[in-house]
Formats: sequence, structure tokens, C-alpha cells
Amino acid sequence: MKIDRTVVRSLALFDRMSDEDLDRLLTHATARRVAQGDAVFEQGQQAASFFLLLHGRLKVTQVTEDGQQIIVRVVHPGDLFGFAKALQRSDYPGTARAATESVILGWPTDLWPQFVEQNPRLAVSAMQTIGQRLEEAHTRIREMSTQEVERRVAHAVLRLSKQAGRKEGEGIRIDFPISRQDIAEMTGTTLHTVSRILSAWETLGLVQGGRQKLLIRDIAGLSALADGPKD
Amino acid sequence: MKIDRTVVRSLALFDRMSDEDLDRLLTHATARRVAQGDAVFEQGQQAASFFLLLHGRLKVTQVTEDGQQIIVRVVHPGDLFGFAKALQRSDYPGTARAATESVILGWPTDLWPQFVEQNPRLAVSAMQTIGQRLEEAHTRIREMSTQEVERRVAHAVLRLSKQAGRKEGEGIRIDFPISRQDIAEMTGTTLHTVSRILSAWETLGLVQGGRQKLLIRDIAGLSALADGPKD
DNA sequence: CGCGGAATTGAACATGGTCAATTCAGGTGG
DNA sequence: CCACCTGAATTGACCATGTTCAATTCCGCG
Repeated sequence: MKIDRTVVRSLALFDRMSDEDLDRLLTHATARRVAQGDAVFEQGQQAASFFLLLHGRLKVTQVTEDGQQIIVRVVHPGDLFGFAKALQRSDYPGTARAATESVILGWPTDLWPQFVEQNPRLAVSAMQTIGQRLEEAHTRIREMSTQEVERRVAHAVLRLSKQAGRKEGEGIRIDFPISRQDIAEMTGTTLHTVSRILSAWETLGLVQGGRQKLLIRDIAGLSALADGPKD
Repeated sequence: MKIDRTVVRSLALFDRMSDEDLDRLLTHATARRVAQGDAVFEQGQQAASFFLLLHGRLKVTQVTEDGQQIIVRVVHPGDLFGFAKALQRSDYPGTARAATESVILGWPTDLWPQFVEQNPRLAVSAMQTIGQRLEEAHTRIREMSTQEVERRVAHAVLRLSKQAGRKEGEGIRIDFPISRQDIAEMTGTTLHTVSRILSAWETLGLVQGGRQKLLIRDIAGLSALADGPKD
């Protein structure tokens, strides 16, 4: 299948790649539509491909041996994911599931080293991407270590609004279905606590909830909660 | 200063690099001795160099705006650190301090892109390194989200024993000075709690404490604590 | 209209944090 | 060599945050 280069041209990742190189890359790519709730790959599967999200939204989760689940990250359009092989592991460390109808591009992992060697700039890009993820992870660790739950939830919500916010009348709408449970798994708490917190915020007019929905009405107010103890 | 290539030849990072390339690399390197307690670089400083730890042990910490500190990771001999520039940031995200007398090799960050382009394999290596760190970070997040403090501490101690353990008579000695505070900062708890836990373990004969010292006497017992709820 | 997953909410409880008071180890200087 | 001083560690009492358990209610979809 031939994919038109204009579809991906705008992505930061391919910023400085020549049209020729880009075309060559795309010859080996396969586009795929993923229905809401379907998994692109599952934790533990052999990593046969790596992917790029073109449209939609994915949740990457990990399950512990004892069945507890956490959300590792949310994949946004333009993000690479399913890197496994590049990081010298043969299986996927997590499960990527479509939170909403999505479109992805996939390449066989075998091609990765080749791409990287042919195009060092891509390697640098990829490394920066991973570097950012590492920083995010450290931020999360720092927050979990030092902040109380309400602040962490505030941060998480603000982050979502930046990465997946769509302006909507009286506020910012999180642009994909997200449950309290999801937020709980992102912040390391329980859905009960998240529910209580969001209810409280709703009372204060900071957000407006709904079933798998979230509308932020007062960014400033939330930011205040997020970055400082009140005194 | 000329550094002999045999010093670094054994490191995994330079595994498949030719002697010539390695020598070229080392021409630009500067060796430096760091006294216990001294910082190699501080959080927020402009990232002028990246480093390789040859000998000793470093603790990388981050401080939050409100003064709370966490330990991001411990650097062991053979590890690259102070990558900042490679990850497209201009300042160091943390502080690297010698936990014990150490020897490091440093290169100007400007040389990084050049090295990578000349030697794609190094890029791949570096990426794998970062990938591993990312996984470690996720593991930590998973543990902090789902496990109670005692289990987390058990994991942390076991990890230390793997990475910095030296056999010693009746057990495994953690080979550098580490305080309860340090362990607390690695596991996201307080030194009080860590102290209580270690005291309890000492009573059970699992470990043997001391001022900035730790000796593990029963790996199996600790592992049991680490990976399963008792029932 | 009824079913099921999502959300809300209350009450009891527990883990682990906070505060505070000592003790201890070890390096420094008299 | 000992007395001192500092930072590390220990330990107890109290308390708060957030979890657990449980009971409903709500919403959207078939």
C-alpha cells in the first residue's frame, strides 16, 4: 500500500527528512484503522512492528503479575510508539489500546536499525523523543513521591488539557473518552478518590464531569491547586 | 591528556568499537577525580559536558521547587550520565554527587552529535541505555502506584544488592555509603518509615544495618517480601 | 425499557506520615 | 586520648490522607 507523504510531512519527527527518504520510509509502512477498544499490541507479545499514531488516541497500559493495572502514557497523534526493539527488547512492555477510533502506521521492527543507520537524524529525533518520555516519567515519580493526591490529579488533568484539549465554549474539553479509573491509574490512586476530588472540583466550578468526559472550566484555578500548597 | 583505551575497552558501551574510533573518542575526553560529596554538575547548570563513570558511585538527585529531594538514580561504573544535550535540553535536569570517591571521563557536549553521526552504533547503544532507564522509571512508577512501602523498599534494596553488591562473609554488602534518607528518596517515603522497616528486618535477621551501611543477609527472605503478598 | 459499566457517596479502617524526643557513631580539635 | 559536635538513626505517640468495602444511582446503549 502506498501512503502519501503529505499525510506525515507535517510531523516534527520528519521535519528535516528529504522527500525521497520519506517516500522510501513510507514504502515499507502499513496503514491500519483501529476501532475503539481494540489493542494495537498486547503486553508480552513479540514486537514485530513499531508504529506511528496518525489520528485518534491510544492508552498504553501495563499489568502487574497480581493484576493491577497502570496507565503508562497516552499516545497522541504524531507520536511514535511500540519502540520495543529499538530499546533492545523483543516483546512489548505494555498494551496499546485505542481510546477512540484511531489510525496508525506500522513498520516491521527489522527495518529499524536500517532506518537509523541510513538516517542518523531520525535516530537523534527518536532519542529525543525517548528522552522526553524519560523526563515525563521522572516528573511523575517526583510527583508521586512528594505530592498529595489532589495535586497529582490536578497536574494530570492539566497535562491532558494541554495534550488533548479542544476549546469548547465555556472551557477545554478532553478530546477522548477518559474514565475516573483511567485518571486513577495515571496518578497512582483509586477511582474512588479521583471521583471524590472531581466532585469537589465540580462544586467549586473548576471542572465539569460526565461519563468518560471531562471539561475544564478554570485552568487558572486548577493550576493554583497544582503548583502550590495554599499558604 | 591521553587516556589509555584499555581503561574503557571492557565497557559494554564500547564493545564493538574499533580501536581507532575509540582512540579518537578518547582524545577529546578529560579524566577527573571527584571527592566524596562533591558534585559533578548541579541541577539547572548549563550542560557543557557529558560523562562516563569509571570508578566509584554517584547519586543523581532532583529537587522540587518546594525543596523536596528525590534520588533519580544511582550511577554505577560504566554508565553514561549527564546526557542532557542529547535529549535536547541545555541544562542538567538533576545534580550528580559522588557518594564515594569517584573517577569520571568527560566530553564536551558539542561533540555528541558528531560522535553519533560518525558512529551510529554508539547512537544505538546510547538509545538502548536510555531505553533501559525508561523501563526502570516505569517499574518504579508501577511499584509506587501499586505496592505498599515495605515491598518497595525490599525491591530497592534487592536492586542495590545486584548493582552494587559485594560479597562479604555472611552476606552482601552495599558497596557505597547509603543512608536511610537515601533509601527513602528512592522509594518515595520518609526516612522514619525506612528506619522502622530496616529495624524490623534486622530483628528478623534479613539485613544488618549501620551508619550509611547495609548488609543483606537473606536474599531469599527479602525476595519473598518483595514479590508476593504473604498469603 | 432494562442492562451494565461508570460514577457517586458514606463509613470504617489502616498505612504511613508528622512531630518530637533521644540515642548513637564517628570525625575533629583541644 | 578524650570530649565534643554534627549528622544519622531509632522509636514512640498521634493523626491524616487515602483506601477499602459497600450500597446506590446514573447514564447511554441495545
